[in-house]
Amino acid sequence: MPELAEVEYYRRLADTALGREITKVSAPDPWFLKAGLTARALRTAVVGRSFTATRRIGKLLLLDTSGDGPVVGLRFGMTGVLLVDGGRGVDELLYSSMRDEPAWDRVTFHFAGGGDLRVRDPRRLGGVLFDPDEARLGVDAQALTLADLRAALAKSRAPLKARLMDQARVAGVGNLAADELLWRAGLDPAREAGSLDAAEVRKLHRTLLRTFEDLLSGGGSHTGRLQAHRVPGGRCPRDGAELIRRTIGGRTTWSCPDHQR
DNA sequence: ATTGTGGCCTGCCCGC
DNA sequence: TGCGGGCAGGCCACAA
Repeated sequence: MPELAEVEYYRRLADTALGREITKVSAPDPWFLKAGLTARALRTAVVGRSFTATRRIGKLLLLDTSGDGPVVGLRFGMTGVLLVDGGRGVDELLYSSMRDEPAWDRVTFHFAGGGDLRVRDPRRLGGVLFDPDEARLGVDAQALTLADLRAALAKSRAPLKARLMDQARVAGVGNLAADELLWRAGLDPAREAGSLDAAEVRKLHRTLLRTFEDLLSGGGSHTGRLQAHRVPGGRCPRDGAELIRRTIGGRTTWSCPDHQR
């Protein structure tokens, strides 16, 4: 599913759509337009403008528009794909279909000259929003400092994994990345977030930055070393112990009972 | 405020 | 071969 790495690929792809005049907008699915946005309002606000910059905070892709136009926020849920001029932002997306099915195009910005930028989302868990409240999101995981992480975990009695996935604290950590980085850091996802000592927080911080670097350079969230083993009967690639499956923070969680403490 | 739970969405996979 | 049930998880509403 699109986590930080995939949305970063989408952002880079969206860069190729900058500076092109938007001539038409197709938004056939009202459900996909969030926070009261309508197809009419979307059209009125962006037709005649162009995208001027792409930004990303966690899993939220932000497209600035020219003049005094709105910031267009794109969310991809777990199955959303970005396409520009028919080309995809990613080649593989776990849990989503890669079928070429135009009926799944939930919003399309058509450009002068014939190209377009579209969000294709079979499951409709993503969405489009105007001027999203960027302050609601925590620091992007890729830019997270040790002090940020310390502050995000301090005094919390919530499970470590749930805290890491709280987008208001740290933006961009999804379920797969959370399992991967806690496995690498040797930390039990169910630990109380506030129970980590200083050395553990430092290690988690180093591991977090390194993990996102690896997932990004490796080609996406599905390229983690734990990924292939997150299945019934799967064994820890580090020590061979049978992985355990739990629900933590409402999410399916795989971890090693031996080295994750 | 913090933490936990349930529901939304629907393609896909499994077992019968 | 078709069918039905369960599953996946990002996000949000809501409860305690």
